[in-house]
Amino acid sequence: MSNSFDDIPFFDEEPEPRRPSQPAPSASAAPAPGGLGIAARAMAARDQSRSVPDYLSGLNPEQREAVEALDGPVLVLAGAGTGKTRVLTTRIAHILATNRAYPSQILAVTFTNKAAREMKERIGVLVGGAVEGMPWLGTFHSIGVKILRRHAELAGLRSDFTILDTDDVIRLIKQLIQAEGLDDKRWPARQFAGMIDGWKNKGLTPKDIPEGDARAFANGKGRELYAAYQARLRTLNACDFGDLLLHPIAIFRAHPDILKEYHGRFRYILVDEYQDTNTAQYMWLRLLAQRPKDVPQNVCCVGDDDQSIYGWRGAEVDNILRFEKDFLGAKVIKLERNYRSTEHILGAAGHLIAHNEGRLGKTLFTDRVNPDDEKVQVHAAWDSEEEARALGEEIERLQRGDADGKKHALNDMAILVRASFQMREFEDRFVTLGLNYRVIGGPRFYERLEIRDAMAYCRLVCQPADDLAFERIVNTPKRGLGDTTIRNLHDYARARDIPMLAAATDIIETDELKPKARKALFDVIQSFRNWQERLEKTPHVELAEQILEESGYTDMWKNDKSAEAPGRLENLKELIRSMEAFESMRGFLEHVSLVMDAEQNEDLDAVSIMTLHSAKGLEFETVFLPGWEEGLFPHQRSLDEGGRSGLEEERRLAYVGITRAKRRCHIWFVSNRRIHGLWQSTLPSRFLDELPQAHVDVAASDTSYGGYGGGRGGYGQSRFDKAEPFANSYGTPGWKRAQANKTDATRDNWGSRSGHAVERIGYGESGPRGRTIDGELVAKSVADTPSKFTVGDRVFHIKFGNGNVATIEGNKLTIDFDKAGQKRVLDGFVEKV
DNA sequence: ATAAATGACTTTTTT
DNA sequence: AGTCATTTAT
Repeated sequence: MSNSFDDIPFFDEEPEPRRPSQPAPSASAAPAPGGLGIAARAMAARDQSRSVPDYLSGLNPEQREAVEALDGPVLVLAGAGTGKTRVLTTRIAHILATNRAYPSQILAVTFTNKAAREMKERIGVLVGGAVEGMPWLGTFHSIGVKILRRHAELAGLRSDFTILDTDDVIRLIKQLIQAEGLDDKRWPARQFAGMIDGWKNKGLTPKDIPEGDARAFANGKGRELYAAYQARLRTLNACDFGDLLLHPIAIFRAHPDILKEYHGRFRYILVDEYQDTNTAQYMWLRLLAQRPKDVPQNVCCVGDDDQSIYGWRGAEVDNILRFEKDFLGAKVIKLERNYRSTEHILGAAGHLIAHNEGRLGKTLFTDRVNPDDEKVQVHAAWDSEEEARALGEEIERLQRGDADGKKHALNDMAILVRASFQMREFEDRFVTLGLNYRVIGGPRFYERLEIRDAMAYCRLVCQPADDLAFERIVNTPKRGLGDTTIRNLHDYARARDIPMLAAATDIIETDELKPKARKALFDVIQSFRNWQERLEKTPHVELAEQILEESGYTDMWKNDKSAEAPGRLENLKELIRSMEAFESMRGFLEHVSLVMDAEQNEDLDAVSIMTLHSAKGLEFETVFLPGWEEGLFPHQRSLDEGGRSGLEEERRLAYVGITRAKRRCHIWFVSNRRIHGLWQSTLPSRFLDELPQAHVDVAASDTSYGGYGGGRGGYGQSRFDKAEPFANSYGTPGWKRAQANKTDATRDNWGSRSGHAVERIGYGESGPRGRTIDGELVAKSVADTPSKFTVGDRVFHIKFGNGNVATIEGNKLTIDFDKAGQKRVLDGFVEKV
């Protein structure tokens, strides 16, 4: 991906593009700009085979049709695992190979950076090189920025505008609410930020918002507040994420000539995950895609209505449902041949999703039927603790290979949960077991406090008008610039309508501040002047290091004795390291504001734990789906707030979950779960009832204890018709006692049943919360590789902080943590300090 | 300026 | 219930 906005030739001058209808030039045609020679190569390949180019030969007829239907609008309804990405990438390769457009004339939009990255890689593979020449392949937002940078002045901005993230936005709104004299507790900034986001998703500017919405917030000042927010953004020379789409939309509407330029440029438009587009994205896309009557609308949208799971954040499934009306003469192609999963998995998923109404209707199928294929397994557990325990055991069984003689890699397994609080129990269990795991989609790298602070320094150096950055770091590290000083400065700046950094420069000439504050502020300004001067001369990576050193920011963390401090320093180093890949600080800042994710290390063999939402688009050999209970999945709140459509979205989520599995899919439900701290007995999810008998096995009660016996057998027949067998054995009066009994039973049962060393779990008093895990753990095959640690090493763990290595067994360490007590952890999770 | 205390929150998340 | 952030009190 290009690293900064200014290195992209915009309407760079290329030879006059060939009309789509013209015959493709010969293989010796000049390579497209960017020097890839893609077309030439592909053409050569075609000449050799004389029939079908390589890249087309592996496609099934539907896929091939989707690739080759280049003229006019096309909607590809691609079910899970049907080769959607393949179609998109091959289509692009095909456009290039037939010389219908230069790489820079193709607009290809995805939702996430990850998807964009993957697409680039795959096109690269098809075409045999990096896809340097595709500047317009990216997310809605990254393309939005690119457009907006070119025409910023038409939106009242300068082209070096800053992109604010959620945190900045909330702080800004909080200031506005306070400035209005409103109580910021009664009217939380976070909530209003959410409302603005919702309006922007719908493409609404302050004047467009419904009266009811405007009234609902801040004593009816909603609209003014929204307008004030937009005005403030303009003075800050800043944008929020929504603006990256809304500003271009406004510009296109107000300046038909500009829109026309883009029409000329984008000969082919492709959109991934079309079912996830919101109204603003839809309007943006329509402006770009709709052409005068006589010009073909070469737009191709790919999506799956059954995988629309983002309605709650503004996605409009309707966009995909009405594609044919928006683009007359659209060709609709369904991809239903699945290349991922077994027939049982497809059968289960298909039967489930058939309970939804208002689908476009697809049925996935596969030819690859194997009598050994395992059916979808449904397991019952007593409570979430046992669920985690049994699931962990199942994972170890697969890992050892005693299920089917094959040893399974942890990388091929995933646990997909409905809500992130469910993860914790699995994490705890896996730490105890010494099982590698990896949590996907947790807190993001660039959202960490120290990273945001560091970024604020860089932002302010590049963009002195960035008041949010200024306020963030002016007193970080502590410089004796307290609230009073800042308030003073703030008022001074507002009164004169100048940025705070400029105000600071002025104010130190006056005697408005106390001498101490004045001196401190003077030093800050000097530093920033210094850094700004170096901005053009010093390489940006070096400069960033200098900034963090000279500002005292790194020292601040070095002097901090909390458990997180070493990790934070490490993150700062990582930040500096990641800057190396960019040409300039500006380019880097742009990247960060758009790409909030950081790579995970793929080397470690580990089970993935993530939410169902973040699992979309991924696939695993084995998928575990815990927590299929009414109230959790489908989630109560979805039902309460979304009614039937809420339920349907939950069902699609279940569908997404099942279809992630290639070979094995294990679903779990428990009878008791702690919700908001209270134990509640729960009913199995209605989705279990909606699975077809033919493709599902209800596992024998391999996990029942203490009179909790018998296969449930509950699904299939509706459990709503008969008494819940366990409900009354578990009333409120004595639940605590029941809990205690159960814990004992579980321990014994589990220890003896697994045939391993017995785990003794002691509840000691040494740890800060009074709980320590002490004793022998389940025997588990441990590679006898020499550890890089030795007893007594000082180590750091991201969760438990610093500690000393007490014992080593293979890759498992027992560590005495300073704060968290003694824990057993994998060496992959700690670092020497 | 730091520690203690209060109180809000508790579905999903990208950009 | 437990966490986490923000505020209040020292």
